[in-house]
Amino acid sequence: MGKSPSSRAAATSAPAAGAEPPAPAREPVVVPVVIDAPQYSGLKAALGYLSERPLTPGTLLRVPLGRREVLGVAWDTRSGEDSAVPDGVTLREVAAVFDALPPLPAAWRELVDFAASYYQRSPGEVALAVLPPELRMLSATQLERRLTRLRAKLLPPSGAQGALPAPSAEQAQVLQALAASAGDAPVTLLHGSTGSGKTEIYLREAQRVVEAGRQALVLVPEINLTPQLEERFLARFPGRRVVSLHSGLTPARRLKHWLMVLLGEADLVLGTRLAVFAPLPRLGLVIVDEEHDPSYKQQEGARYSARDLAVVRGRVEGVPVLLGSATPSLESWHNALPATEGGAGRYTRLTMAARIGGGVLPTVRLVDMSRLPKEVLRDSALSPALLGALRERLARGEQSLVLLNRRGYAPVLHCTECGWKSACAHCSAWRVFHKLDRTLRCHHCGLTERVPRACPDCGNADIQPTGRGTERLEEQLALALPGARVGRIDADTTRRSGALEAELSRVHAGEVDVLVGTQMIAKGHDFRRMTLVAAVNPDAALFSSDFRAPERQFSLLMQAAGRAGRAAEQADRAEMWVQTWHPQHALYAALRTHDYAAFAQAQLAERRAAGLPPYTHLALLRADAREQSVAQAWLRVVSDEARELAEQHQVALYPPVPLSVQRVADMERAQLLVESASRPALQRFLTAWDATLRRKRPEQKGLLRWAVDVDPLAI
DNA sequence: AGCACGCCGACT
DNA sequence: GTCGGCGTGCTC
Repeated sequence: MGKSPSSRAAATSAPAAGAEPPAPAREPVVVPVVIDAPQYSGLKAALGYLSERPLTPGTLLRVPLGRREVLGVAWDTRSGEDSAVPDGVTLREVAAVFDALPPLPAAWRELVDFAASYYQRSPGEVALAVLPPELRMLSATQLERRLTRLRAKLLPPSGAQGALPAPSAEQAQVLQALAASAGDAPVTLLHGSTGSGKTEIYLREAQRVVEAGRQALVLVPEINLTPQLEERFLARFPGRRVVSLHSGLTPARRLKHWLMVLLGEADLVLGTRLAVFAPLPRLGLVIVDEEHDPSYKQQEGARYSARDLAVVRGRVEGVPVLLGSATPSLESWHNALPATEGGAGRYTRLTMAARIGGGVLPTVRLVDMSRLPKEVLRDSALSPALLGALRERLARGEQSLVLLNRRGYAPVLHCTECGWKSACAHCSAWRVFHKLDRTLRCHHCGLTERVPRACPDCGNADIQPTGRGTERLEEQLALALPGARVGRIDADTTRRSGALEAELSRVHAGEVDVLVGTQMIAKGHDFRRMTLVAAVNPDAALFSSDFRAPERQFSLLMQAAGRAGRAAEQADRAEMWVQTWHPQHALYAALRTHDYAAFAQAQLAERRAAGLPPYTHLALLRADAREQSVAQAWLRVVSDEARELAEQHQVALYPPVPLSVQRVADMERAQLLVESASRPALQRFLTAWDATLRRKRPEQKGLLRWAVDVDPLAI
């Protein structure tokens, strides 16, 4: 801290003039406070406030900021840091202290500090983003009332322990290995194929930790998946408190759950990515289920990866971290490969290959679409062979699942006369034709209009759909399979709350013969009577410019394959059908043998050759503006300015380019890739560059915003 | 981000 | 004559 602020402060915070006996001289202390100030506001470090008494770091409080009063957290004072108050700033007093609440733990603050520094944001922005929003709305007394009510209503958990299923031989081995290494707080990658019983491992590990008086944190990629898992944990831990934490909770509920976590009343915390910041005071284990899932990467604000932060958190708190997946991310796989196999050897790898109950994975059948006569493909997305296989299932009373990762009826409409296409007025994208409500909808900005009767450009009445989405597939299946009950699950049919559950229960009750859907049905659901899964058009990922597309597609197809033949008596009939124009592609070869390791090896070789993660480390500088040229010009200026700095740090800066969807909601988007062979070097560079970025006013007006994305999912 | 202050068009 | 558009600037 620079000069003593107390003398300056005394002048402004003195009691009203005329108060007779001057109050006994108390020396107020300066408390560093972090608040929700976005990075480009210029307020990156903690702000100083005056307090009558010292405040423990981690204490929640309210402070005045300009004309308003905001929620803040008392932060740690670190020596040598640039925390001096600028000249001419008069310190103000802390407005209220949330004394009733325990301070946020030191490990939590350390995690927030790490995340802020790694992802190039202010600690305040990260801290406030991961606190329950409801906290901002409450005064100290209101919060106190909530706490009192919460404590009064806390019932002792009750219930009897159900019978423990006996672990399989493989599970027993994994459990033994985990128990043996637990003391070293290792990171373990549990590579278990679908149906191999990873959840049982999670339950057992959590049990070990909870019985030792500690808490377990379990992360899942999607809100949809929490209820199922929560049920399993509740059933297994009848005497313990299981608490969920995700953005789908009502504000009051989310606050309540978070408070239970902070008070140490929750034994098990289940949640989505934001739960990686759950302030557990007695953390003993972190589990990340489906660790490869892209949902773990936050795409707004502080763009953190909850999976990566889970690993950091394990290190900070000295507790084991368990990453589970049937198709691990290549990053985790590389980290878990021993150095002798070209990996980083950082994680322990444990494998479970067998399906519980003796089921086998379905036979994979590739349909070579290039061999089909053109006229077959003209009116249907489905090959005769696949239709035949679907009819067989129908005849036997078994169910089928048909995957198409594109909702709506057709991705675009076009005029047969003048070539008009259904472009969005605000985005560089086509509007999708939704036949059910006769609309054209932009899936980027939401613009929705009635389908025009005739071509808006030339008046021609013949406007045709091009390509197919799930709606059209559903229609074609109903035509091709008379008498079949065809159902559909995608983001459109499940918009209403409860709609997903309703449709799923129809499937489970056997009221649906053929289920059409997007990727959302490939995950987690246990369909007992499903003996066929088909991917109608999975080739796009093979040639995508997104370097992670093959990895995502392989994972999706493996997960989808896992939906078939879950009941052992049908397992031998279970098939995964893939329609493809490239049946010889390595991705499908690996899929055929259910060989993730082979797929990963091939992908890693490609990544190494192309200089992509995990062999290099990436960051993006993104800029949005009204004009593409403005966004790019700003990127070029800050890039030119950093040339020397980049050279110094052995970092490569690439030229600015527009995003693949260049314009969204009238916002032109551009980005610039930063690449380095060394993660620390990239970090040092970004930190040094940050000051320039925040100082640099755009030369032309109209730059709307910018952001750094460290370890971006796509480039 | 909020929330001010600060100058130019259509209305109670 | 005011209400209000969002451009620029600041917040310990």
